[in-house]
Amino acid sequence: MNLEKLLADRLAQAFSAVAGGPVDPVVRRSQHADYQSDAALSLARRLGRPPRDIATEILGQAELADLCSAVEVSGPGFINLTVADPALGALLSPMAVDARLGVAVSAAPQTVVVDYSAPNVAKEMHVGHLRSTVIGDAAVRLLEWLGHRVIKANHLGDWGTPFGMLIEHLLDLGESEAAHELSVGDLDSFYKAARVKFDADDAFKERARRRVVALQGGDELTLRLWRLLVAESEKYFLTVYDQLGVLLTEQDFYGESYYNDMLAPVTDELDRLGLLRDSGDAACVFPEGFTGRDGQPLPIIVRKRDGGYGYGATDLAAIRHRTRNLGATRLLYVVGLPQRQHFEMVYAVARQAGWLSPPAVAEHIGFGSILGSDGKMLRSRAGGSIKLVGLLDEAVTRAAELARQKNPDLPEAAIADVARAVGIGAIKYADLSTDRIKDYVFDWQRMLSLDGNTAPYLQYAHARIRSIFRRAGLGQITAASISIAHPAEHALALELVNFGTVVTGVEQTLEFHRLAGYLHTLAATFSGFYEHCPVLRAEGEVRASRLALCDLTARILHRGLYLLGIATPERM
RNA sequence: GCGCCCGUAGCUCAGCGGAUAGAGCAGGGGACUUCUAAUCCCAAGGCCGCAGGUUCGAAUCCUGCCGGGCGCACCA
Repeated sequence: MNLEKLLADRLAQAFSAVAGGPVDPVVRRSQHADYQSDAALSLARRLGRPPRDIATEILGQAELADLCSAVEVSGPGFINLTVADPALGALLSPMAVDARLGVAVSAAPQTVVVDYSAPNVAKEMHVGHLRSTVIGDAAVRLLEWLGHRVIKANHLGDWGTPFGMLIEHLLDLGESEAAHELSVGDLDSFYKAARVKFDADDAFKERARRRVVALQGGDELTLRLWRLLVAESEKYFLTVYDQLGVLLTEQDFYGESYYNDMLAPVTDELDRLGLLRDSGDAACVFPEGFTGRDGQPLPIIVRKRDGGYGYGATDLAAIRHRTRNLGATRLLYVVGLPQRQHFEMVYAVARQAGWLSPPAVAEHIGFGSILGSDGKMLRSRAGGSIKLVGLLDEAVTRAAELARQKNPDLPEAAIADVARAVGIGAIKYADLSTDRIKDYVFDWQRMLSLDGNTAPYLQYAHARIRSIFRRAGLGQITAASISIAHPAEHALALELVNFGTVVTGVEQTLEFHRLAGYLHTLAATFSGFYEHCPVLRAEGEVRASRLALCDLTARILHRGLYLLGIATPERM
């Protein structure tokens, strides 16, 4: 049971009695006390009474004695609440022995499809894929932990016109040579070589065109070569996912080709519904409210003039499949902000077609760009895109140097693990700790800093706690009687009881920076506690209680970072 | 032209209608015979892009500007 709701419920009763109707007591954390309620101010006009009077009456009626050690009316009519230490102890003690840390699984579990990562076959993964993969992974982890049925959908770019040239290039190289090149992860040069030939050589271009036709026509040889390309690329992507430490597996590849068989039925259905219109040579749907450069209605191109299907058709087929066949009620698209309009249009059409109707909803989980220190899109010195694996390798290398430098006692054998956790964690945390809608500046120094809102700072707080338990020769706490006395314990306790509220908030908004911010505040508050409250040198019940506080803090840090996809080393 | 997103401390970012706008970094001053100082504490730093409006109350909501980024028909 979370404290904020407990306080709100008690106040709500008093408010509704005083106001003669339901009132949201607007309870929130306060600088002037532990919590404050602001509802008396907004009620003043409605009741025609001074807000302080209302607040005073509320305090007279509300049953808060068991929860609060002090309540007062303050300023123009704020109600300030100081939470009683015994109440904190009573909330925390069961939490400390609960495997779920007091966070219940959802009472209304949904089937959620998370569409994310989506690299292109035979192309290198670059920084552009980082945010989608990291944010999508966090969404999957958090929603799964809350008991939802989560379907990971890696919408691989595995179909379309580029495959004509890629397959022809594969043939030129010879299958075994091509497979070798792809398997060592040299996708960039493979793709670029194909591209160069395509642009420079008309004969090659013509072969590529014919190959596309063969591919779409289901030619066996062509399909076999296409599968080879896809399989080698998938193998490579999986190594990147492994290095990144995300949950995506070979079972989560639902590339564009997966929907091929559904495109004709989807098109027919759109036609039957009267939504499909001929526009020149293409078959289009025009959702209302979208206009283009020329002021004319903007289409989703379902079937192109060459008879092939547009990507809009694939996106529509995917929605129909996900709601109709998979029974999904929440469709998440973790895709960059530039594609916002496209997805809004797709959703609009899907709603018109009846494939996306309540309770099912689709949400575009958009995100900004990663910028370099110059404030422009992050690029390599040569101006090209930066290989994701290169970035990850550098993170681990930098973290290893840091670990050696900062903790000379750390055995060399442990450094690799720590470097991986810290390096990869730093990159992910930098991504998840700021509002995802905004661009952010990629900065090694900052993300690997041991101070501030960074992964290493949180990991350090966790490692410190684990160190206490190592030193004490203790494992996990199995029984806890937490009693709060010291102000630093009080401050820590207030953060600890808040975990569930934060997690269920992020369940709705998928604003992971709020979870990150919470974890940072928790770690910082723990540091204060650590400075002021000896644990192992305390005695008896105080020692046991503080150990339980430490254990609970460590487990929330561990769980919270896990939900963000970040590892927590035992020592660092 | 239409649409979307962003403008908060020197820098990087929080702040989801409420009290004196908060962190971290950088710069200044302190704290290691003590559970990891990879830490902590103190001081300093702000016409919240600008102008109106709504409200008892606006960084937050609305409108209009200014500045930056992005999208707008057969690539995804």
